Amino acid sequence: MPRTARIALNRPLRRLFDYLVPDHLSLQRGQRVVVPFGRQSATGLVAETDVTPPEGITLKPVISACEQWPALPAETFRLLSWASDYYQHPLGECLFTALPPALRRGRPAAEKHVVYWQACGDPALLPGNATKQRELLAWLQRHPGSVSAKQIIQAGFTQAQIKSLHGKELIREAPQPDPTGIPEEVRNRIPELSPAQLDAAGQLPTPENGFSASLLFGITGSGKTELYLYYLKRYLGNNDQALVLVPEINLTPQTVARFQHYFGSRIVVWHSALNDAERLSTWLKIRNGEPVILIGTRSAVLLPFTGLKTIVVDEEHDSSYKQGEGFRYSGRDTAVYRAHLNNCPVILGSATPSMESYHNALTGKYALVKLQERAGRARPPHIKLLDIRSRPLEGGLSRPALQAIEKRIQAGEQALVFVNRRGFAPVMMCFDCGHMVECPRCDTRLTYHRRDRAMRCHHCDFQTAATEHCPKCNSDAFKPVGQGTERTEDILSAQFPDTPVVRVDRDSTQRKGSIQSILETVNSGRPCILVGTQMLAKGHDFPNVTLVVVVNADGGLFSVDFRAPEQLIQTLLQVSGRAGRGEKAGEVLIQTCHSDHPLLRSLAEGHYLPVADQILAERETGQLPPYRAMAIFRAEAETMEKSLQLLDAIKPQVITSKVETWGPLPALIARRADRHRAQLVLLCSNRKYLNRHLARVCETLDQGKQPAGLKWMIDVDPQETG
DNA sequence: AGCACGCCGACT
DNA sequence: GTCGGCGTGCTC
Repeated sequence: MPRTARIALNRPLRRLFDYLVPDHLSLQRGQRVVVPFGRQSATGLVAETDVTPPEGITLKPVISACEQWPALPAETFRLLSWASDYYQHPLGECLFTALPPALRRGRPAAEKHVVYWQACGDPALLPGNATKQRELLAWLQRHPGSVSAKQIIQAGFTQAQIKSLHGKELIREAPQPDPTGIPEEVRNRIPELSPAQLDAAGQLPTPENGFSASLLFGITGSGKTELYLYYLKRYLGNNDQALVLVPEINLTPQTVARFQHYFGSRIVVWHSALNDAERLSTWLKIRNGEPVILIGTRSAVLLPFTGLKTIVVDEEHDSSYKQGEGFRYSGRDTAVYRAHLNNCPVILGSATPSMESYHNALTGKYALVKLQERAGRARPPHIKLLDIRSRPLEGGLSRPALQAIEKRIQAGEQALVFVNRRGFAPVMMCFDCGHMVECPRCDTRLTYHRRDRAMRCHHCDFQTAATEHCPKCNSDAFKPVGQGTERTEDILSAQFPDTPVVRVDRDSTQRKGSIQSILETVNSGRPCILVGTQMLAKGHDFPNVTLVVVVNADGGLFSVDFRAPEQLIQTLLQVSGRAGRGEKAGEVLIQTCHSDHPLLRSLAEGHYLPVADQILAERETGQLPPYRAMAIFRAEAETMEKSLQLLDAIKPQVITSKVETWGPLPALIARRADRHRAQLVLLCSNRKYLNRHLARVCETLDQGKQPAGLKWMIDVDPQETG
C-alpha cells in the first residue's frame, strides 16, 4: 500500500492535492514540503496523511520535505483549520499566513549565520597610523560581551576594519550573547497596583483554571496595562509563552518599553514594519517554544506558539482587529478560540467594549471584571452636552466653548479641541465652481498630498500631479479642503494670540520629527490648545489637558452603517479620557445639534455601560449582531449588472426559513479600481447553521463556472457593512 | 495564483 | 508569413 499525503498550497483554491510519499520520507501534518505542481514546483503544507485519492488520477511523488519537523504544530494547525472553515477562506491561504514570507517562498527555516565579535588583544600592538582600527578596538572593549558585525557597521565602522583586526588576532569570533538573560532587578520587578487594580486582578480567572475569557472593562486611565503586567508577572511561568495583541497604532516604542521594564528581553514584537529577516527570526523563536511574551498586531495570533499560557487582547473593540480583505479573520475572535484550544485564559481589555464582547459578558460566556477607578489621583471627567442649534459658530466652535477654553488657558491649563472626522482626508476643491477631483477608476475623490503635491486615490493606485487651476473652470481658487482642522486652528490662534495652538492631524504630523516637537510643547505643561482628529483620541497621555471640546458629534448618529453609533460613542469616550489625567479634574464639552438624542444624553452621565445597554437594546430590536450572526456575500465585475446578477442568482439558494437576506445592493463605494461591487447581506440566528449553509453555497459556486472577470467572496462577521 | 494552450490582429 | 494579445482551463 503506497503512502499518500494531502497537500495545501498557497493558492486561492478551495481544494487540496494528493501526492505519493516516497519511502525515504516520513511526513506529518503541518510539515513543509516541495511538490510538483503543474509544470512547476511549489511549497506546500501537509494537511493530511494516508488519504484515499480521487479516482482516475495518477499521483506524483512529493519532491522533498523542507525540514523534519512540522512548521505548523498541531494546535496552530487546528486553529487555522477552524479559521478556514469559520471565515470560508481556502485552507492553503490560511495556513500560509502563519508562515513568515521567507518560509512561504521555500527558504530554509534557519537564520543566516550571524557573526559576533569581541576584543581580545592589546591596542598597543597596532601600528600608529591605524587610527580607525584602534577606535574600533577601543569601542569593542567598551562593549563587554559580544557585538554583531551589523551593530559594528551601524556604529560607523567597516567590514575591512573588522577583517584586518581579526587578521592581527586582536579580536575574535564570539558566541551569541544570551538573549534570554534578564537582569536580576528586572526579573524581580512587580508593578505596584492600587487597591482597585488589585481587586480587579483578583477577579480574573488564572491559568490554573484552564480556559477562561474575561472582559476587563477598565475606564480610560484606570491602568489596564499595569494589570496585564501584574497578571503576567504573577501567573506566567518562566518557560511559558504569552501573547499580547494590540491595534497597530498602539504598538509604539513606549508601549514596548513599558513591558520591557518588567520582562526585559522576554519581550518580542510582531507588526507590519518588520522586514523578512526579523519576521523569520521572531517566528523561529515562537516556534522553538522560547518563553517569550509577544506584543503584536492582528496576525500575531496566528503564530506557531507551542507553550502559550495567556492571551491578552488590548482595546478589544478596535475595528482594526478585523482584516478587511483576503482572509477576513478577526484577530480578537481568533484569540478567544485559540485560548479555548490551549485551555488557557484570554483577557479582553477595553474602556469601551464592543457590543459582541459586552453581550458575551452579560450572558455569562465571559467573566466581566470592572476597573472603574482612575489610577493615581485622577478623577473621571465631567461630560456636558452643548446644543449648538441656532448658535453662531466660528471655525466650528460656539461661544460657550470658546469661553470654556479661555477659562482653562487663564488657569494655566491646556485644552484639546477634537474634530470628529473619521477617515476624512483633504481633497482638492474649486472655490468658484465647487468641483472636486474624482478618481477616474473609483467612486471616490482624490486626496491631496502636500509632501509631493500629488493627488492620490486611497482605493486604488491612481495618482496624478496636483494642478494650480481648477481642471473644470480654470479658476485659481483651487485649494485643498482639509480635515476641518485648519479653520478651527486659525480661529483659535486669532482668539488666543498669546497661546500656542498645535494642530495634530495626518497632514501636520507627516513632517518628520513634528510629532516630537508637538509632544514637547504639550509635555512642558504650559498653556496650549491642541486641535486634531482621530489621532488625538488614543494613546498619548497629556496630563495637563483639563478640557476637551468635541466640535461635531453628530456624524455617526444617523448613519446607514449599524455600527456607526457604537463607534461614535467609543470615540467620544476615548477622547474624553484625554481630559483630566493628571491631578486636576477634567471637563468635556460635546457640541451637538441633537442634545436630546438618547445615546448622547446617556453618554453625558459619564458611564459607558448604560450607553452600551441602550445600543444593545436597539440591536436586539433589529435582530442585528450580536443577536444574529451576519455574513456578506460580495461580488465584483466590470459591470454592476454582472455583480448584481450573480448575487440575484445565489439569493434563492441562501434564503431559507432561518436565513434572512438584504439586497443585493451596490456597495457604498460602488466602483473601485474600475470594478463594480455589490453585496448581499445574510442574517441568521444560528451561527452554526449559517456556517454550514455558507459552506454549501461556496461549494456549488466553486463547481459551477462563473463568467470571466467575476469575483465573489464571503465576509463573515463583517466590520464594514457599506 | 501561475502557467500553457489557443485562436485572431499588425508587423519585420 | 510570424509575434503576441489575453480569454480559458488545469494543476494531484
